[in-house]
Amino acid sequence: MAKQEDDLKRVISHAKEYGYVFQSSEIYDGLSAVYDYGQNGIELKKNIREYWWKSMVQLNENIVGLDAAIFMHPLTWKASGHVDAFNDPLIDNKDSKKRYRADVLVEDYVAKIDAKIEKEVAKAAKRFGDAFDKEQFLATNQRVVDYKKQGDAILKRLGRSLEREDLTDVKKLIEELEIACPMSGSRNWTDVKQFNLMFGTKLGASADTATDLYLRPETAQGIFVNFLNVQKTGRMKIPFGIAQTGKAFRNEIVARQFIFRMREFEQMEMQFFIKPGTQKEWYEKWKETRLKWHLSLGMGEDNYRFHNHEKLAHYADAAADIEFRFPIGFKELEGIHSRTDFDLGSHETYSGKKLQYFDTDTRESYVPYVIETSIGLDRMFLSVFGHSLQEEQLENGTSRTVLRLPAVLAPTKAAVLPLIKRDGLPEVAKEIVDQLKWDFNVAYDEKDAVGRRYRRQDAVGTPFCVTVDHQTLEDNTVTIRHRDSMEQKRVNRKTLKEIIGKAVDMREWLQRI
RNA sequence: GCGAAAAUAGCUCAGUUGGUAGAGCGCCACCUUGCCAAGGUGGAGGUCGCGGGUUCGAAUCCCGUUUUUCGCUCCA
Repeated sequence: MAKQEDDLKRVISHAKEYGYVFQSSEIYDGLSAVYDYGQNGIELKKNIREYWWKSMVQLNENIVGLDAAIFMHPLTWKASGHVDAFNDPLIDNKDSKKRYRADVLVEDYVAKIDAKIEKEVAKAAKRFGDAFDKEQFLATNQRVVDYKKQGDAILKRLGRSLEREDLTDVKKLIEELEIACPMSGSRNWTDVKQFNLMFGTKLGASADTATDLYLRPETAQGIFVNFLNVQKTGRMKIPFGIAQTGKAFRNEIVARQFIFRMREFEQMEMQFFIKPGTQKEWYEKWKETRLKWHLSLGMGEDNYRFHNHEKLAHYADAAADIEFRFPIGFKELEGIHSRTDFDLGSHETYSGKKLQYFDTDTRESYVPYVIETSIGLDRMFLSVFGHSLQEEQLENGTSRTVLRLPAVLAPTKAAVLPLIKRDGLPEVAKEIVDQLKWDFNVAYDEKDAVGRRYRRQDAVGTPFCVTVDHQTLEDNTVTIRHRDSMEQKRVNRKTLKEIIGKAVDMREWLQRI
């Protein structure tokens, strides 16, 4: 555990020191769980996004892109279930310091009453043997009928109070039922507080005419509400997908662990529309496809695993996460969900518009089913960055810090270094920079001993160092040094574009698996 | 949100019982060297997270607050 803490700390400070991630508004003491990407971070993040976009949109003729607005009509979140599901009434026990969902506490209490009923039923069944009629027993046994009444009354009152957002009554209910903390047995409760996980804001400049809005808590709904627009204008035939990257916002109760869980984060997701009944096969297909995408980066098969959800969200009939071994342990990186027709169906209900697809083969209209793949870009960033940061022991007894980013994702592809900063070497090096910069992000550095410059580039993750020496002046050759092996080869400077290009080309990487 | 720990230079940290802030690395300039970091000289950079209090005097003691990490909780 202590090691994990240290690992994450090392990642955080390296990310800061080398211009990858800064805390937001740091000069004002920062803002909790909000981070900014620095000059190198933006490049890495952009490269990850492009790597994803290329594999999803550009390489699949039946998947197209979309960029929906962050603001959406308020009914969207009613239809998606977020207004209900993202509102949790929470209560703390003052003695045990445990936090519970108030409605769950009450529901558990009712479950205990149900258990009592079951016990009575079992007892009676034993007593009456074959002659036992369960239905009749439930309807006539006074004790059981009372239990049932009691349970129903409690749930009804809970439902009504939640509906009216009468949290005082929820607390009163808990007190009246003498519900104790399952951990400590204490009945010393705080008031019930409502936590809304969505950020609210206003549309309209004047306060009295403004509309209440939410910042989107997920990007998916932007795709669902545009389903017909894209399908019609793009003449899309099922199965087809719509992909999108963009910011989403959640007012997490606990947002921590660096950029793993932020209040403002970026999702990369794709909704794949299919014929009802085929969801099982497409779900498996996308699980496999997405895992392959991750593996193509070469960060080790052992560092990934699937986690199948036992408890499913309200919209899903199957769900799995791709988990990655982060510095803080195995954690969710991407989710693949079979969302059924929940979203489109719900939007049909709330909007009153038909969101259906006419199948020309069967001459039938239906609401398509959906398979979703949804990956957190910031988490992906953390997985790549954290995994790449390594401390390496060298043969000569020293160590070096090296950021082994997959070359295809590295912010800077090559650094061009004059061996010394005179004898015309800097001029030649700058010439090479001017040639390469049209194709790649390249850096130039002439300060300090060349060995130290190599190490600096190792630490920011630059895969290649090109060194201009005296021999370059004679025969136009330079040395090219590989970050991971530290090996150098002498090559003609004209071949640099080809060598670097091959190493960082998305085609090469995406075709690996 | 509750509990615990932490916060001193860009980074890693020291700072004795309260007496006006230090090191190493990094950064900048110049010199030196010239293929795997740490030669020399000079320099910039900190109101010790912030705000109160105690005191003649607070980085140091007390209270509050912010941020971070961990545990609980939650996670579409």
